[in-house]
Amino acid sequence: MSASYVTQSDPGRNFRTDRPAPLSCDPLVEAIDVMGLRMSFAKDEEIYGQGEEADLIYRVVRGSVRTVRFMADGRRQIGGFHHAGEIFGFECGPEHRFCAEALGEATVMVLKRSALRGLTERDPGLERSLWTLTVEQLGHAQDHMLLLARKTACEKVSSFLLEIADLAGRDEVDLPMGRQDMADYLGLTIETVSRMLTQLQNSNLIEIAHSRTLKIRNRRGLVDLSE
Amino acid sequence: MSASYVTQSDPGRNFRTDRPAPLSCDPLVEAIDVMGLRMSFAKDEEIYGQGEEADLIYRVVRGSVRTVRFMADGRRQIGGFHHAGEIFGFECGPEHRFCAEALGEATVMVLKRSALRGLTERDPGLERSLWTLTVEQLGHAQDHMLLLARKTACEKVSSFLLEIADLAGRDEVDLPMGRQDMADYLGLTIETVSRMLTQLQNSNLIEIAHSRTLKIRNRRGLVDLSE
DNA sequence: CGTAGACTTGACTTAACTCAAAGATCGTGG
DNA sequence: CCACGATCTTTGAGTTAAGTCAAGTCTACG
Repeated sequence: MSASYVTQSDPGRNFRTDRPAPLSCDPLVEAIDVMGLRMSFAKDEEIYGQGEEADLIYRVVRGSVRTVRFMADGRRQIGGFHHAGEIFGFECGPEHRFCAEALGEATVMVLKRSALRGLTERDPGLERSLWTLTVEQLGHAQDHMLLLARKTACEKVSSFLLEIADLAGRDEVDLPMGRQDMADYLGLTIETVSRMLTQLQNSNLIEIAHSRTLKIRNRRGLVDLSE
Repeated sequence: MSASYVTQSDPGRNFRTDRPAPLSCDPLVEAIDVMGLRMSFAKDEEIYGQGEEADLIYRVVRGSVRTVRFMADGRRQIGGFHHAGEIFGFECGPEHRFCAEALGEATVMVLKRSALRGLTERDPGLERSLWTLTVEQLGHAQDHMLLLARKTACEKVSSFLLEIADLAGRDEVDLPMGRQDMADYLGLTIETVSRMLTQLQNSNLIEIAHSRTLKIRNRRGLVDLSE
């Protein structure tokens, strides 16, 4: 892991994000980018651990991040993925309930929450930003509960591909995660994920170039399958 | 559905809650109780609908409430239950993603969000309360995702019984919901829920008096089963 | 190249679902 | 207060979607 301080005058700052920041006018994003510490992580490296004190807040600059949770016997669950531009790590109370890991090479900005607390008094919009983010996360969690509880394997995989494609903004997608991560996100096994993908390909709904690169050929059909 | 205004001077106000309000010192609870409209609902009556504008905020005074969501083909998912004292209905953005229904006879206090917005400027603790609530809901949603994605039917039912008992604060529980609601909350069918309950009873972990009344006989054992 | 890890495919198993019917329980009106 | 029907719950028998286990195949990288 490598780190370097970034100041407001850093001339390259605005060019390091892979895609336009969705909330770039947001005071929270501003605060993290200006006051934060820049850190890079290797593939699968831990950004923070389950049970650790949650006194930092993060923003993905490059690459993607997963939040993971384990049960005592090793069963694994992925809470979500965070892509370039997104803020994460503010989920809950005093300590993290998930750990966060880099999906591939990833760079994030890190800011102490205590630093935010000072700003909060001057800028009440900052608190509102944090709340809005939490509400968005909650909305996503609610959608995901429906998926986990009531969708079939085929519907889960279809929904997932659409989610990824919508985020990327196009129908040709480079998956930043492997089959195991997809499976643990969708509550399935790698084998089932793999089978559903080939099934979708055989139905001419998608085309898999390499295992990590695929194209949606029939979005309408995928949407129908995802319910 | 019946409604009546409650003013701060309503002498009976503090005696209508079934259990001590967990957040009674909270400014948000204060605001809802003082400024809110009191409404009563019959069993299964809708409190708000899926897709409706979300401009109200609610607090359960008596009884329990479920939030429900349907897929196009009728598959049903329960997002959560809210019991006496709890605040709900603030989940998301402009419109409700779930509908809320009374589990049995239920009374709730209802307050316009616009009324809160005015107070917010005078009392910044109010915004913080809303955020804290959202964070708590998110935490619950994350636990529930793990349950839905990775737990077995037996673990799901055990976890559920413990959740209910912890809320009630004792090991003798009156379930406010039927088997269908439990099933739709846990991502199972009624038959499976019923089978797991009899299985837990046969293992002497619980005792089912009537289908809605049960006692935890071996909490330790239940905890082990819930992972 | 050759090896390690990731992905796919096939054969078989199983946990949970479906369908069906029998018991409980509840509410209602005679 | 009891009888009746409606609804909810339990139980049984059979089915199935997804899981497990075990080869293979592909890919990337040293």
